[in-house]
Amino acid sequence: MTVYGGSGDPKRSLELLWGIQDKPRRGPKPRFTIDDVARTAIAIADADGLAALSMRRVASELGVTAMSLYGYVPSKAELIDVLVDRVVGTVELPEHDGDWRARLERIARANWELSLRHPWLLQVSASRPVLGPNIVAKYDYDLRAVDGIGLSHLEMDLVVTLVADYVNGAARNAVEAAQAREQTGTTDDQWWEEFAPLLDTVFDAERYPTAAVVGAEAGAEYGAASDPERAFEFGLARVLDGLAVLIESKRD
Amino acid sequence: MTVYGGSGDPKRSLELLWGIQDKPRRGPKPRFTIDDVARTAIAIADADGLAALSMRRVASELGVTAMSLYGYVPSKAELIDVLVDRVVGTVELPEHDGDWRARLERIARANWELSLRHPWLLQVSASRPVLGPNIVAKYDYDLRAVDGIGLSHLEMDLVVTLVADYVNGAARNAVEAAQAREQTGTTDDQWWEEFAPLLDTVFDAERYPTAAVVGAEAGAEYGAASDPERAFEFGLARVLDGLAVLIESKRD
DNA sequence: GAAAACTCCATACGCCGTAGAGTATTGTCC
DNA sequence: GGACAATACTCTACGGCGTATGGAGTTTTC
Repeated sequence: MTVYGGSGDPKRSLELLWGIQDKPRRGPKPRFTIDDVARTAIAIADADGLAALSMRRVASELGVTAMSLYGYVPSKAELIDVLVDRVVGTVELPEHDGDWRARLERIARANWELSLRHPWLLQVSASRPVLGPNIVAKYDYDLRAVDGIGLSHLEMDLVVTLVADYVNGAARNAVEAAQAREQTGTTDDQWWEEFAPLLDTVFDAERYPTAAVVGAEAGAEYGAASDPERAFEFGLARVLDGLAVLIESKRD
Repeated sequence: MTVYGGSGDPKRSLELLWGIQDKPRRGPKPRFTIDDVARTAIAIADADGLAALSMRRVASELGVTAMSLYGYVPSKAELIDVLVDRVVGTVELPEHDGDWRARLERIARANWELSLRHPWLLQVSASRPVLGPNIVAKYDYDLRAVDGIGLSHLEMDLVVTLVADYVNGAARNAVEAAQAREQTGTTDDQWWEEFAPLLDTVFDAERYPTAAVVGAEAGAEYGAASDPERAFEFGLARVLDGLAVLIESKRD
């Protein structure tokens, strides 16, 4: 239930992310690498959510006290910055082929799956973009998907942003639905069955006839209050249709 | 930096949200109403962020101890459920006029502004939809914007979801940019000036030529790393274009 | 008036991020 | 090889968090 946002000192984060090291070191050898710390932290967040990701927890899984982590990372915020870049780095970036639409669709699906694989990702709010190596690589890759099809550089940026924004918005619903299923241990059907009569006692179908009929029909069709994956498929097709309007108008 | 998600016991939340009261009460009169508590909590979250919203803080602003809040609300999670419904209730729902596109555009802009007015809203993850009276009213209102234009009930739901999802995704960026400005006290220009040389030392423009040129051009044009409002305008137009393709195909 | 129901408070527990000081280990220089 | 400085890690502690528990005081019902 409790969740975090990243964004520590950007300068320090940058150094961490790009692995800038200072001088030969004099004291005892560090017991781990930053990678070890990051890997452990990601495993915790994946398994038990961002709320479970505490310095003490990471440290204890590494067999060490909480304070010793502060030799690797200036604070928890920078650690989270590192985590984000690391998981973004797990997205495969195969050579582009197909037309722009196929490319953007593949990117959208990859983003979608990334968010589902790391449900905590969308809960990290990066107040300023943390430009880690993997995020930069992905930005470049995404841009190249729409290069050379008549868009200005600015439009390329806007297009890539649009796709990413939509996927993030849609993925939130999927992530939350999945988490609800896990946390409460009830399936969508069970929850709906338990909840519906309660809602009936309170919801005035005559006052909101449209919501009543659409909600009921959607609920029956989805077998739940919503079907995030179906919504994603529908929305993605519309977004790409909308981009097609723009891109085809440039073709002339 | 620390942030919360809502979703307590749905049954209890529902009762709270719809103001179901039990029996005449026997003991001393409560000092406040749930509205008082909610209003105070919203003020705190608006002013200082969701991280600053603690039971102790709300209580102390009401001149009371933290534990006394638990007479009004079973836990913090349910309180947040209430807050969400309350702020959704501040969105104006004027009689629909214009065509579907004008209606959806107005809805999108209203959602956008709601998120900017209450920057914590997008950080609350509603694991299951919390169907408060205001959320239901808005769902009905949004659906009516696309009623009678040839869409099936399911499609109406999907369309409304698409618009909401996109706006949420885009608004996140705007909210985070605004928060970064506040928290760090630096303008976008200042931050960019300070950050750019650092990034140059690390970023290999030859390896990522597309990102380099597009990023530079966009940065110059925006006067910042991004321009969330411009991105929103661009994306919204595309989304509506995409919906037009669908809707016009139904007209026949 | 007695008893029940209720509001609110005081205390406490186990978490959290992290500041500060101390200890042990390692590399560098004479 | 020995002294010294830098480093990795530990221990302790502080002020925060959500909230369980139990008790004090107030109001309504019988």
